[in-house]
Amino acid sequence: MELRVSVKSVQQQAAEKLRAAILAGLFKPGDRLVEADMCARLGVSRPSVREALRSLEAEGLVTIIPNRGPQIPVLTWKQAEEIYQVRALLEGEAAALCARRGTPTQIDGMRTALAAFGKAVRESDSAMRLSATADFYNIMQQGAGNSLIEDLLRRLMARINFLRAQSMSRTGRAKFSLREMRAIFDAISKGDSKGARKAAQLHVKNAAAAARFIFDANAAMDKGTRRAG
Amino acid sequence: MELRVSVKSVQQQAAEKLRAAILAGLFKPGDRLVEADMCARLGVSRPSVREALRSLEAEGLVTIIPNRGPQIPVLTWKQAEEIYQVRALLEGEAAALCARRGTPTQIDGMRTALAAFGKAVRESDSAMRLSATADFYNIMQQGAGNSLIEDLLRRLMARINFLRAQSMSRTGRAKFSLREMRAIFDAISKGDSKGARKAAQLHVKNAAAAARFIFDANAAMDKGTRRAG
DNA sequence: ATCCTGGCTATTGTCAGACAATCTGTCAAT
DNA sequence: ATTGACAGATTGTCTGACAATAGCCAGGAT
Repeated sequence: MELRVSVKSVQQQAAEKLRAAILAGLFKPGDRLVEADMCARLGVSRPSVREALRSLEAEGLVTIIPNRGPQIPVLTWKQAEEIYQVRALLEGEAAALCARRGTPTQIDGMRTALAAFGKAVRESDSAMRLSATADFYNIMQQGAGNSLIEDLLRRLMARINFLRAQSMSRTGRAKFSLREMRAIFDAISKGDSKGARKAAQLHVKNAAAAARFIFDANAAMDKGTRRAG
Repeated sequence: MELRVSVKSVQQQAAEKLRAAILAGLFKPGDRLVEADMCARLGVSRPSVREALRSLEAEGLVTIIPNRGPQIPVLTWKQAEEIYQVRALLEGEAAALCARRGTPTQIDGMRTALAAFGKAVRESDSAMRLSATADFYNIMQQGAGNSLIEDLLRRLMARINFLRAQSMSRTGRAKFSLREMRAIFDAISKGDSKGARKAAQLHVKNAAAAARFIFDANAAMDKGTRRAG
């Protein structure tokens, strides 16, 4: 039983809330985060907000422009591509390591998560899809036994979150995704680290392609609204 | 010609100074960074220092323990090993990319840096050795054309800086290092991306082994002094 | 003698308030 | 159309203050 009370500082809580808000899409790329607003919304003082923002800045979740303040970064496609490239590298490594060192319990857990994902796809349950994906990858990364990779991936994912959310909801992508994840799982369960790396990298590559599609669509739309507005 | 004037905020300068101080070894792992001290040394107010420390915390250069304050993290070997593992992955990728996309100018630059490194080794000029190594890798990473990899590597290197500095000064390591870097260069100059990746990964693997040696030596010494003190 | 208890001190966590510096947009003037 | 000046908004930074907490040390109990 977990008895530890979480002794979280205000700054820490503020950072968490902001992070969650950004990931939830409450702020869109380009939006400014006015400090005074954040103080009011979070109910904390400006120093606390500023410290929280510095943390998020170092994570790449917000950009602080001198004398202009913090805002949600607007990624160029080049930046997003670089993130997908590194993500492929890291996830490939994680899959390979997991194939080599994953315990039976972990493999079982991934199997369960994969089944849940399949069910979610069939039933078009997007919330469950998200949680099953998260489970699958969390277990895989744990199986890899390298917490740094886990940490880096989490941060990179956060930065392309807005693209991911949209591409996943693209019709059909989920089904392909299921097939790709199954390929990763099969390789891992067979202890085939090379195959697992390949499968994971392919999965990310396809995700990147889907993201590219979304990115271009967004860019076209922005252009339209800019002309209209 | 660079005409931009750098309009650096106090916070930013404080972070840079602290970062430089840590990398220079002014603070050792385990040392506490008392805020008031930092204020006095940097000549800035506490809020600025705290913001700077938050940035460094997110970079992994300092650990902030609640109600205890910031201190230089003490790495376990497992953590250091994970960093070397990821570093091998990223540097391998950078080398492979550079082999594929590096321009003749960049290859030339690497050749020059390598020559300088060789000269530094022969003359036991450690300052020149450092700058030549930095040049070599900077050009290679630029040639890879993925600034995210560059950024991640810089941060990871910072975290194991204290190990690197010591292992490089280990007798003989520099010579091996030269041979390994030459192998990387040869593969890149031939456009052999696979070979470049392999060579780069081997180089990191050897660096990790040297670091391991230093780590154990330090651990043994710490134990000794603890018993003595 | 060892362990627990309580209090002291150093340090951090947080806030409020203040003011200068800087950016943005608007409007008049050339 | 470009320039210049002005007002409002926002950030950057500091000061001073106080509560909360951790670590240390002395003193008492078993």
